[in-house]
Amino acid sequence: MKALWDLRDQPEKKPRMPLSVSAIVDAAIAIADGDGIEAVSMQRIAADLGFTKMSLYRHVSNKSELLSIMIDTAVGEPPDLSEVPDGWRAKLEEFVRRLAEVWRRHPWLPTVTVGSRVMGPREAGWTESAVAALAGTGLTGDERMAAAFLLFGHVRNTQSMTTAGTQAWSGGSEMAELIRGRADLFPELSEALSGPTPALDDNARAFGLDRLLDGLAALIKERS
Amino acid sequence: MKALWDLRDQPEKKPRMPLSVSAIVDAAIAIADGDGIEAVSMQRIAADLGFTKMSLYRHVSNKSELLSIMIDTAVGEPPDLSEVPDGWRAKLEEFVRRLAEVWRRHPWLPTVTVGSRVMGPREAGWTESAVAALAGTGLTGDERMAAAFLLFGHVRNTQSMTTAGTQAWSGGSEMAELIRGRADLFPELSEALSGPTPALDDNARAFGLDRLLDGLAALIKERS
DNA sequence: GAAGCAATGTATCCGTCGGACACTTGATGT
DNA sequence: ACATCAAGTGTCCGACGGATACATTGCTTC
Repeated sequence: MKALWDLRDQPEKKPRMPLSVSAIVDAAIAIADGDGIEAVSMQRIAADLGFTKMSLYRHVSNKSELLSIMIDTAVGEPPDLSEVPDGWRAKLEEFVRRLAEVWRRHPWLPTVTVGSRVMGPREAGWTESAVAALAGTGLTGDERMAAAFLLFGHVRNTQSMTTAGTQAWSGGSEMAELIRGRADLFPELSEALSGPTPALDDNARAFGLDRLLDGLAALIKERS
Repeated sequence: MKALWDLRDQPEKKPRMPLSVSAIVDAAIAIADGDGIEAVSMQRIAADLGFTKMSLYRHVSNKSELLSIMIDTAVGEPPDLSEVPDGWRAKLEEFVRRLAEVWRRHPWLPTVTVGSRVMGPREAGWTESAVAALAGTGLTGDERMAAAFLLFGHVRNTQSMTTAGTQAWSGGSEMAELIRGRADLFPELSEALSGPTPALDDNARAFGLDRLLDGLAALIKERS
């Protein structure tokens, strides 16, 4: 029957690449970047690649392993801050800039890199970069680690603000209206919202980072 | 047939309470507290209450609405910080203590209160409390809001550390071993980990808060 | 070149999830 | 006594992650 019309080789010969871990991971990252991490399912990845769902399991053992590889692939190479001049503060500002840039490209990263996990080597490399930027400041190892986590956390928080939008608060948003409508319950909040500045996101990001680095600077000065 | 053996009334007469929104929400919160937010399913809630899954939809329109109510119920009443003496810093420290306590009782709260949502009135009340604590400091409304978000973020970050464990880093953990095993790649990190202090969690929490409040203090002092 | 075999991909099944919809049941007002 | 109607039930659906058994392919070894 198939031979009858000689349709055998032509439609069968889709010259598809053999499946590979990196192809799977790249496809998964593309889906997460475009449609959010919750859109990443084994079926969706397989469909995008032109394979069946279970073929993926020949290359990754389960979805959480795939997610780990996705993370360590998406974070990319850690930044080299040794070339940034002007001391720890400039280095850390550059670190935050780079981290925010990567997380902006992959908005699912900050929400997925919480909790108890075994980090991949690249992710650990980012921590190494931040801790290294604080070498020679007189801070202890613990303090440098804590400062690094503080920076990660700050970027994570401000990122989820811009990505998913705690701009819910800014300007004429629904939240702002609700608050102003109940000014009796939220006197300070509605007064704060009535100010002239509408864009909360970038302000909050810069404000938080400045406060944080100021606090670090105070401690470092105290130590020297 | 049922009448045949007269089994009708006895097993039927479970004197169960009628279903209500608050009963559903309480059951859902109990499940989330005990088995994690991912264990909360409509079927599980219904089973715990002795009803069928679909009966829940008579009281809540869908799961995400239920989640919203769960959040605003679990956060509880916002703290009244007006009785805390000694100015903004003590107030904010108390605020963080209270928030951390609530989030410790409901470990799923910090992970679920991210992203774009319409807050409930109690959740907004917490923000009001923090903003109110900064009244009279000379900060603008925007700055007070940003500071409040900074505090929320800090608690969220440190909470997910203790709950899910970025104690992955501390002491003889798997991460610490991996890092020390590749000291060539992570020189600063492995040096920082070789210090005498094992317990990173509480240290990091207090360290971060102190830095943050120091940074705020510097700005407030500059304004006055 | 033919036979055998291991690797790779496929088809099918399972249990669980959120949710739609039509049904029964018991209380109530007239 | 009867119609109404809200509350709860049973059944179905598609999508999900994952297990298992089967088909296919290409490479090695006589």
